[in-house]
Amino acid sequence: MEADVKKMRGRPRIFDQDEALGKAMQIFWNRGYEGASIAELTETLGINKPSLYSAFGNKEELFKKALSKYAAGPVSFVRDVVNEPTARKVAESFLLKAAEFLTEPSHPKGCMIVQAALSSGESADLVKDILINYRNSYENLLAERFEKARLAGDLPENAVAKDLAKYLAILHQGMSVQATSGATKEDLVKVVNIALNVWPK
Amino acid sequence: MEADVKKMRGRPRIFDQDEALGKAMQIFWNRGYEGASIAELTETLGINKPSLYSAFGNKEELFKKALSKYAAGPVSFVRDVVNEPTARKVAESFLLKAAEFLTEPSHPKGCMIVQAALSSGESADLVKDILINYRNSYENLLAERFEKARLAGDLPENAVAKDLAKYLAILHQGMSVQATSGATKEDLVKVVNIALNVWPK
DNA sequence: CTTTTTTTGTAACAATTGGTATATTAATTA
DNA sequence: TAATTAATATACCAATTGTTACAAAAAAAG
Repeated sequence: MEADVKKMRGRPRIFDQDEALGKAMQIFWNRGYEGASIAELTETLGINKPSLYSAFGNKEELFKKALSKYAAGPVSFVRDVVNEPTARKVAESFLLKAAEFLTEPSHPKGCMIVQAALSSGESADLVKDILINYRNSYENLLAERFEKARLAGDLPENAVAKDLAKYLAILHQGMSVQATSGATKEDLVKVVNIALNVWPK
Repeated sequence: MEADVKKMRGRPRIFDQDEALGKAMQIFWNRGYEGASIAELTETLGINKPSLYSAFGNKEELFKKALSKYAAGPVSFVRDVVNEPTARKVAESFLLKAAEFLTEPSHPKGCMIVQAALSSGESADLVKDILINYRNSYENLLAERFEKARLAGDLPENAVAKDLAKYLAILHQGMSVQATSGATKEDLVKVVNIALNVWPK
């Protein structure tokens, strides 16, 4: 009963909203929040400013929507990784997938959540906090998984899940910086193998 | 023969140039290159624009000078660290001093060289490259030290100095992100202890 | 058709961006 | 004291920032 073909009144939108959001995501991804100008956004999306504002609200709203799309799409692997059977496999999978993702040639290098507003003017303070929350929630996801592993005897009794999670988060964030600076997947994988030596096999 | 007290002609500068540069450094440190506006700079330095421009050139020149001051001052510990007697001690000292420095309450959190222009508009492309070069040179410093250690039998023969150096660089850069996001020195030291487990004692 | 509704294109908005021209002030030199 | 030199303060510059008014255009509904 084709619910999504329901006819809309008024002049039809000339662009695909989700496709445009994808392009906006890419711009924020390699320019950051402040580094991406409305001018560059409208040019790349192929629409003009009023269309952008009526479709997405304002710059901050657009960023939040692009961020949601990013979290649901490109980096959804983080949520899968905790389903690996052992803590060791979780760590291994997380770091290897990160190394691959952060250097993927088909999209901007590095992680949008890590870099889109690290240091910026105060007009980006709110966005900065949003990104910090995202990073913390991913880190907590890992910490909870490791605590479960510890209680199940899959990690040494004296292991601290929270610290192990932060170790992985730090590696991920550092790799993101490296990827943006030209490091290749191979470069990062070598480091991942070193980093995993701290982990009980 | 007081060479530096030589009298200058013309109206004397009302502000201390080096002190002003220190304040500029702090602003770039937590705002980044693009995030720091000329208005904020002149206000904080307590001088007006023509004075700033005549003393430091332009924004980019001012940033470069602030960056030099940063490299010579706050992060000079990196250059000392390679003088530790063993590779293990180099790694240990580097990571512990980084954890402390990145969270020092007396100055901005995180590392200016890591974060001042990670993702930004194209007007910051040149600065971005300069920072990448700085990061690479620090990493190379460590790599050369570790290669020396390997040849001296202080590291396993099959160790790859370059990879070990990148491991430390990644940890440092990740810790910088964490410090900016609220991690404490204690948080980071715990991770450092985990990270050092990969290292032969 | 005409009306209604919504998007489009153009053109503007005030505020801020980095950067300067100009004139005044304050010191040294002659 | 007069001339020279350099830093100051004020005010401005064009360009860009994010955002919006307004009118024309394109669809559906009556």
